[in-house]
Amino acid sequence: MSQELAPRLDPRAIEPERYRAWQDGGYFHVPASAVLEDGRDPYVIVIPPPNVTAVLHMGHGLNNTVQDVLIRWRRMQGRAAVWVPGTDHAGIATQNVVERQLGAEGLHRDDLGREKFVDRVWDFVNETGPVILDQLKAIGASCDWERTRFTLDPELSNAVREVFVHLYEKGLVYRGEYIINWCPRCLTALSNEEAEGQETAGSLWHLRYPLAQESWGAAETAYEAARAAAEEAAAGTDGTAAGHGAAAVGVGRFDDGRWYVTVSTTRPETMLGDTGVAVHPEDERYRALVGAEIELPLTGRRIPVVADEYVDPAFGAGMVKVTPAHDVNDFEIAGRTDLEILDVMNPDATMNDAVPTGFRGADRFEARKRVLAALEDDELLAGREEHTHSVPHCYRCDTVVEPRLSDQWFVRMKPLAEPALEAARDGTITFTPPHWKRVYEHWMENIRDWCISRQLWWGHRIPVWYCACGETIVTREDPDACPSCGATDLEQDPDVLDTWFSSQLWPFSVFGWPEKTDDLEAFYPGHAMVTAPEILFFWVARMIMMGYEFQGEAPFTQIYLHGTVRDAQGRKMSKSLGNGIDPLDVVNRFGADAMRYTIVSQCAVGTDISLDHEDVEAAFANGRNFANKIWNAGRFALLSLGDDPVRSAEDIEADLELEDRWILTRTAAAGRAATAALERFRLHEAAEGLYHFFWGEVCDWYLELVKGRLGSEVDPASREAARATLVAVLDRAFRLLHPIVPFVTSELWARLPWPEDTERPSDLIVAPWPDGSDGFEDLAAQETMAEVQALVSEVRRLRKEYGIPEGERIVVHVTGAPSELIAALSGQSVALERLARIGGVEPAPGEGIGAHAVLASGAELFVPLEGVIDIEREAGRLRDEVERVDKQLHATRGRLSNEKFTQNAPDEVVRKERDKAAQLEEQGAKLRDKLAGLEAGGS
RNA sequence: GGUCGCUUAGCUCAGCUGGUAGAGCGCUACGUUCACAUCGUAGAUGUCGCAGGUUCGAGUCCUGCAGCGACCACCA
Repeated sequence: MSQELAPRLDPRAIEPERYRAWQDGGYFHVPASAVLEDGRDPYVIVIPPPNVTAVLHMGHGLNNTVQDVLIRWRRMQGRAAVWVPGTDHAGIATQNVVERQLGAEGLHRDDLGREKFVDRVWDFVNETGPVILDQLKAIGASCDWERTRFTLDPELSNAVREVFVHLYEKGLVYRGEYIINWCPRCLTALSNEEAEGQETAGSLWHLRYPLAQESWGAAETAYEAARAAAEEAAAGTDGTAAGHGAAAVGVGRFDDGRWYVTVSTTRPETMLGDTGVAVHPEDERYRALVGAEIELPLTGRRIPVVADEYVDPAFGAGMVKVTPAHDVNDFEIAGRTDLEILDVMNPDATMNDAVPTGFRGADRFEARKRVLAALEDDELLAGREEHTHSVPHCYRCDTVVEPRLSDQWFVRMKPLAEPALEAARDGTITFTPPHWKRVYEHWMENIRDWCISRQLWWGHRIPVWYCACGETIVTREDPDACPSCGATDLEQDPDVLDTWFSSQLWPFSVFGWPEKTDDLEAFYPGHAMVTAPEILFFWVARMIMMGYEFQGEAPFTQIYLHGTVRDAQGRKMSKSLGNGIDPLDVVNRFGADAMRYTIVSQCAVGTDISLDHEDVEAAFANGRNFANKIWNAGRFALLSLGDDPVRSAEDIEADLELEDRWILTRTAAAGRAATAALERFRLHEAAEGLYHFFWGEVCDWYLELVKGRLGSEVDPASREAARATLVAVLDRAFRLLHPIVPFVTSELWARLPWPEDTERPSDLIVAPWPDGSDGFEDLAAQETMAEVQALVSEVRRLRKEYGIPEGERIVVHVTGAPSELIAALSGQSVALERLARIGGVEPAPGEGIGAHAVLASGAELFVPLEGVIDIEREAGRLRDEVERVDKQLHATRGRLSNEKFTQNAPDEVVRKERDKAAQLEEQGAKLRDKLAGLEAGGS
């Protein structure tokens, strides 16, 4: 069978077949009975459900590889490991995609109407929805596919309904008028999290608002007070006042004697909706102005000056125009000071009938131009300055969000946040990396109510009905008639819920809640939550709150936040930048194992993954090479082992030789290290540790040492010990590597010969995890082996250094070595010959011309060179070398002793020259030593 | 504005509780010893951002500075 193995790993030839075998073998699925009846310890991860419309990208590759490593590892530990897959209906995102499709056909969603539009989205989703899940299979994701869920499945929609009604009945869901983030393109409200601030270079305009004539007296008083304050500040008696602001004079007088105040804004068009101007109540400058009347330009409306603590006296002139319908803070000021609320913009952000005729119908940016032009004509524009500030944009379509007064549904978050906050504080929930805990706490402590209604058609319809009689009906079952007046023509709220309202229920809705299911009992709560920090607030925090509210405990206890996938320039991979890498392309070219290893080996806690999209081959070379190395080591071992059964390593312990005892010891250590690393989510540490164990110890040393013992001409005891050890080591190594590189390890493991009296697990995927805790340990063998390795390395180095021909076998004299080492060396003649062409080891001092080296233990090596190399030639070469170095040294010293050089040349150059001199000196000394060694015994 | 993080070999980055600097890729030389050239052997390369401090000892702890980045926030 071993002949079938190709000399090069061809992932395409093994991976799909392997995956099918696992799936057909039912290894991914765990029934609830495994926990409830067989008493197995569950381990549960729910996938961060990708959007149904999504196509697999590297971010998914990272996220799901990490989850799969954890799940496979826990499964091997014997846990009832369940990884629940599924997709998210992704309200805005999906609706946008379908609307774009319609747009291409020249249609708008209104042309279809709600029902037909939703049908159309369903068609689209049913067609393309499962694509990303199939793609996950290609990277080896061992999800429990029988449990695949979609957030719009009937059961999950049922959970949404239950939660909404429950929270409503508890008073935690309410309807209210508030300033929300409105996307004029998507025509829907957004949550605060969905409105992303982007630093934008804009302008800050200073506007003059004329005061009504009866307020001119107050204006003059305020003017005097402000002037006085400004002078005092300018005097700067305490040195701080001048810079402290509050020095500006926000009151002034036109040439014709009328008075005005100065306000500033980044959105001048909103002035049409101003209903007041606010000053700080303790601002001495403007105290007289409170209660004054302003004649709002362009509108002819009169608006009052009010006092509110929100105003920062140090910013600008210390006066704020108040637009309650279009700014959160202004809305709140209005609430406190009883200002009128005047909505001047329509949903699509065009000016409405509340504004003067010249501005109606204009979109907000056009309105801005017109307002500015009009103000300028009236000499009301006091100035403009560059102003960079954060402007909220729609996270889906990147349109500038408009704050807008609106009637929406909200969730009162504070009460829900309390247990979720406590869980982080008391350590019930842990964060990796730990600093996210504080970020989480800070957000939870300052949590604000959550706007959950969306003016979309795709999503969970809000379960609220309105009756003409004024009754609002919120029920679990669709109502037939109004409970208060009996009317049957009820109207359901047209809005749907924020996508995250359903995904926050994911950890228990996937198990059938609100039904009391066995799955729920067996698999809730889960364990690890693996995701990106970006959705900590969107999703993770809310899942925790919902977990406490509806299940009484957190949905998971470990939050692992991995980094972001970036390109070689450190930019986030994204479709728009075109710097992405297609995971499936990587799988096709190099294999899933290569991709997984490359990702995991970079997956250090708290760091991003960087992959060069311009040189994909180089980016994944490490993983590809390693997978191939595993393949070839296995291929060689299988070829050498033959098909005969082996004995178990324990069974044959008395016959084990030094390298056997050493590699078994190292294998147990590798198991312990990998286990410790995985327990702490240190995936990169686990990967690199196993890489060096396998490549650097198993391949580079053990296989080389043991080669000579596998042939038929070898003493059977030694051969069987070697075979047993090799099988034991590879068995454990494949197990340890399996979570990271599942395909190549399984393929090889399945072909390993096996001890006849030992039961063989049905598949590597469920082979018990060798954590090394009860492993073989022989520290003396480890120590002796380290010396053997050091000796071989020294001899190899000396061979290179003296140019000893490849074919020349050399004799090595060892003195001052521990007796174990001498004994070991004498038993290693075949291996030493192979490893360093050592023809023999003499436990005696050497004589004559030769090369010396000292090992860590203090043992001294002597390699005779007489008759091995041409001494005279080597000496001649050395003399030339010495001469060359001396010449350079002389020149360097010359420069350094030249004062003109040392004084005039840049310090750095002089320093480099000094370093060079020191280096040359050292080099010369070494060469002379070596030369002396050669000349000592000879000529 | 607040909070947090980063600055280590040519590149991308590890380095957890302080003890003589690491990996991968790249680079140099040699190598067709029958698992692997997606390989082997040997090798070069770092005042660990700057300046102080604590310590017997600091890349690792503390302070300040500089540069970069992230997140949060209502400064009009």
